[in-house]
Amino acid sequence: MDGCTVKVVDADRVAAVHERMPAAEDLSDTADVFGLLSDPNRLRLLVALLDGELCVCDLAAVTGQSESAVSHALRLLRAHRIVAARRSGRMAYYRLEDQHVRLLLDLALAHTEHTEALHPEREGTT
Amino acid sequence: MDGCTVKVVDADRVAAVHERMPAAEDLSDTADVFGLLSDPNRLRLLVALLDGELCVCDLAAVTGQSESAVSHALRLLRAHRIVAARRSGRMAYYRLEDQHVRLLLDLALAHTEHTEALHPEREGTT
DNA sequence: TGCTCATATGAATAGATCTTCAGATGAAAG
DNA sequence: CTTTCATCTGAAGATCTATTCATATGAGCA
Repeated sequence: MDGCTVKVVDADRVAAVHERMPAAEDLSDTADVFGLLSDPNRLRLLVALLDGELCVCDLAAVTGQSESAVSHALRLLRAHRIVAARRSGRMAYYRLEDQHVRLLLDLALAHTEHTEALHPEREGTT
Repeated sequence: MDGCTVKVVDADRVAAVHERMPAAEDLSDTADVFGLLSDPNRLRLLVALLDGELCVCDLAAVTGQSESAVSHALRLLRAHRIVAARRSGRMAYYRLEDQHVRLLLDLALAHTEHTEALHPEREGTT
């Protein structure tokens, strides 16, 4: 268990890296955000919201999920303040609220869009 | 299930968003990458590798995990070509190989470092 | 008032994921 | 050749996560 806790190879490097290591809280928080983006269906929802707000119904249509699944996913995203809801009558319009997540999405999607060489799986033409 | 597939509220928006929607494979791929970043311990490993290569032993020391856990995590990251290993004798030195992931890490960490009020806890009470 | 529709929620089931333990591999040292 | 050491691996168990079904809420409509 502590076998390697003692036998450190590059002590200086270890010390330096340890100092630079962000707080556990920050790491946990970051992992959390990534976790919210780690589901294809949630990703679909967020991508759909990149353009502007949409109601639950339309989100379900666009992402091909059941309304219940969408509602559950939105609840999660809402709890983490990544999306926000606007109510109008019995409709709920959701929008992407977290600009940081927007950046992550843009970056990630921009990358995967022209990185087909790494994954010679298939081409997705809509 | 198809209840909402028919009753679309904003048909134009839905059509437009649907066209912009990346291919399922791209989304799956992206979600995959985010998934790899969604674990605090894996995050620790990757952050540790931002500075340069480290052996498994030192990675375990820096991140406070068992060597076995580290090895498992590295195996996963290696399988996704996010890290790469260099062998020297019985030691294995790992480095961060995926520059895209480096970008995501930098962006994410830069954000969380000066965003302290981001602890969403829970919202719903019954 | 009672009905319908959009959304929200809870419970439950199925599937994925992490950590640990025990042992395997393969390089160096004696 | 045998031992030691760093790393790797597989299996098992505990924990999370996602989707579905059934139902609740609450706004608009007749």
